[in-house]
Amino acid sequence: MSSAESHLSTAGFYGKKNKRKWIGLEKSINSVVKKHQKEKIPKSFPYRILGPTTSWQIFYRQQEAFQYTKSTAKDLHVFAFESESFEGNTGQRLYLSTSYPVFWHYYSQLDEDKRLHYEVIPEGAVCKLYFDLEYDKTVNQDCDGDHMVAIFIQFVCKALMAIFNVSCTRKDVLDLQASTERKFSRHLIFQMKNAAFKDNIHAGSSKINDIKREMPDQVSTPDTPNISTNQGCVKTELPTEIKVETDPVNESVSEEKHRVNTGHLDVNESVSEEKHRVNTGHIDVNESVSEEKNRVHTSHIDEILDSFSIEDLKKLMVNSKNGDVLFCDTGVYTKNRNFRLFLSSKLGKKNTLVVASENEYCRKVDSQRSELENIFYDSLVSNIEYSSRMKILTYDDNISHHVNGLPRRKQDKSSKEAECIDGYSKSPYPEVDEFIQNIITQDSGKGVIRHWTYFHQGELLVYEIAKYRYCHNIGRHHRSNNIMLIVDLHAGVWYQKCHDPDCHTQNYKSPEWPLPKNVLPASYFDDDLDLEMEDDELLNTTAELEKQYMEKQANISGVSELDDDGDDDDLVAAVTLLDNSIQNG
DNA sequence: GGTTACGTATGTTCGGC
DNA sequence: CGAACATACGTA
Repeated sequence: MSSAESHLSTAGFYGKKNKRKWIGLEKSINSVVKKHQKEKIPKSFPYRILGPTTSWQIFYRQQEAFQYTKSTAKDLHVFAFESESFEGNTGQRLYLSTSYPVFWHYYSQLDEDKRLHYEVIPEGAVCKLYFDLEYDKTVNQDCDGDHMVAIFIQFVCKALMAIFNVSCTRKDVLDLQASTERKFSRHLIFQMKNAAFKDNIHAGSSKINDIKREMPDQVSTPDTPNISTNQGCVKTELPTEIKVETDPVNESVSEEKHRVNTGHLDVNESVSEEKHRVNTGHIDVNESVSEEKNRVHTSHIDEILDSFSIEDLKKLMVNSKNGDVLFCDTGVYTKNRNFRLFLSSKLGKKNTLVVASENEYCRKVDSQRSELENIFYDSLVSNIEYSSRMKILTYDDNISHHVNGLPRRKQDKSSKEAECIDGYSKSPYPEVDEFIQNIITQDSGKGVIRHWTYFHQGELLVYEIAKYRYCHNIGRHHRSNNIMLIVDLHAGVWYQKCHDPDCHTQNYKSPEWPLPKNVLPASYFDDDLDLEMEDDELLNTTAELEKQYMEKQANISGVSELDDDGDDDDLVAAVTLLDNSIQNG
């Protein structure tokens, strides 16, 4: 700018009349520049082809954030934060979609008082077991919080073992604290290596909580008005049973490795059970024969209770405005729950959530990352690392969970949507669409893609095909049953299955054929790709996804048109958004 | 231009008795 | 008249 000025003065260019105006403008610009120079400018996240998505999108509505997150089909997650500069200091929440590493990159550079962030635990997403333990110190001066936490963890660990056969000790529990003078506050995040809960509703309203609901009954005075509220109300009616969904492939993992072709697609008989359950809208464990062996009756819970002294259990009760309650907050298991992040505080407060001094959890060190970053990843309730032996824990009590009179089925449907996206025209991978389209139009075929479903978790694309029914099982076209083509983006292969009853009963899956490299997204090219899953683990997960797909199908077929209409709108919006983002590069 | 989800309280409809 | 569903509002 100075060199330009030396050639031509501002007055010369604009005329003398405007000189004053120009100088004023220059001054105000300079002051703005100075102001911004004062503020920290964060280092930007280095983009790498194989690295995480660098995308960082802020939304005013949670729904939009999820729409974007799902439609991009990448490693994105939704966070919420309280915006200071919005509508005064009301703590208006905004929603952010980005990947974990990118989030941490910027979040960790923020000043402490700017960290007002929450993890949004997505409805229907597999998650860790987590607890919010809190009480008002001023009315519970006799309580020894640390001791209570110790008892509580012991109790939960015993329950996990008794009910789910999951081994867990205090060393597996990330223990965070945000206590103040007034309030005792802890977050526990269980780092179970081979188990996770189906979703946060199961994690909370179910198992451990039900046991906890038992406790007040036994240890507190008869007048406990607080429990007469929601689903926990019928305390004498214990859940009839608790089930553990063990991955069907699990038991024969070593075998599976050696026969990829057949093993990959196995969908065992429990699928049809599942189907039925979903269709009828009852999550009725009694119908599920295949899980009989996993049944655990409530007598086990009693055993656990018996192994604890009433004295210890009593210590977990605290005074509150609702009377005597357990110091474990049962209100944190709602859908899309915002759960305060590690190192964040609430707007207007200064109690950041940090590792408690009593914490005994210690992750194996990942030297690539800082210690804090490692803790951050572990603290994320929905950050599940899949492993081959992963058990998905579920629990159904016999008390229906209907919200606003919505039927159970509706809830289930939306929870399925959280794990995948689907649509009718273009999938997130147009090149793959085109490839599939070519297959079903070769030899003057007239096939069309009737529908697609994408499973984020396993990078699996399922295409429903119409007007082209060639089945490799029978070596000709089916007369009346349609086929589906499945693309495994992770493995870079495709194969065929179909809806014919015969093929279906034998779980027929065609051989796999490699996808041409040019139809895969760029990030799949490199062999050095940072695989999160070993081959057998992927196998496992893919089978699980196919199972989910069958469930979803069953679900859709049993759902009224009205339900579908509403979802179509969402899908159209999602696809449109996606198309736009593709066009914009 | 802009939150979300849920409990409580209150209002409305409907069917049985 | 009560059960089931609908609407409004306050709270976190």
